[in-house]
Amino acid sequence: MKPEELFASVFEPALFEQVLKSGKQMTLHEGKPFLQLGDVVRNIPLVLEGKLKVTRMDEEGKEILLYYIHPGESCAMTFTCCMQQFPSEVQMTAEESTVLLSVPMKFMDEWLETYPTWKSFVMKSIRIRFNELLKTISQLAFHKLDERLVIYLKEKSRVSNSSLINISHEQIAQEMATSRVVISRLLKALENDGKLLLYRNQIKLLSGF
DNA sequence: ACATTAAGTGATT
DNA sequence: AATCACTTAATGT
Repeated sequence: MKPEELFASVFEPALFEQVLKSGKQMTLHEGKPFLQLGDVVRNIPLVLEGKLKVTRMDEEGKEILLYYIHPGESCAMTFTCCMQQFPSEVQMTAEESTVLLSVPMKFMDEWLETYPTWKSFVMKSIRIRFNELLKTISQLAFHKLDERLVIYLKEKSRVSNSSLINISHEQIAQEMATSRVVISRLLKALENDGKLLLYRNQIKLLSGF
């Protein structure tokens, strides 16, 4: 998508111009990192197309999904940590082919003071992420894995606007920070319940879902 | 036909 | 719920 469609209405004209001037448009192909673990944050991404996956490592070096950054969004984590030049504890990679504007973070302070719309953009993305975080925590605290899987599948089907989900058990397991075997078993149980149908790399949600 | 990757399953902790 | 070890099924070359 063009930057105009996504940002022209949220940024004031002067800021929008600045964003275009200082942001470097780039395309990341699937699996390419934007920010690696330990990198000092120097740029913030404004996603135009595709999506960025934000993950962190747990103690044993396993990757755990934090959230996605969709077109029109930026990264709350980088806002909060980049101002103090700390090495990143998170990692961002392109989930699919992704187009973004990379804005040097040196403009952050200046824009925060100069442009009210920038400030509210930043605050809004932090607020949204924070709320999502609270939701996730309550999920972890109150729902069992099988319930979480159902929620996960509903969400996947909602965003893709289709009852057919293209994903492997392995991928699901990684995103939910569990093992493939467990996911396979839970899915099998759901299939036996007549809730869905399983294929290789594909899951078809049935009406009862 | 063979290799590789995804998915299914029993047994164990 | 996780891990291991193994099987079976689907897909790529």
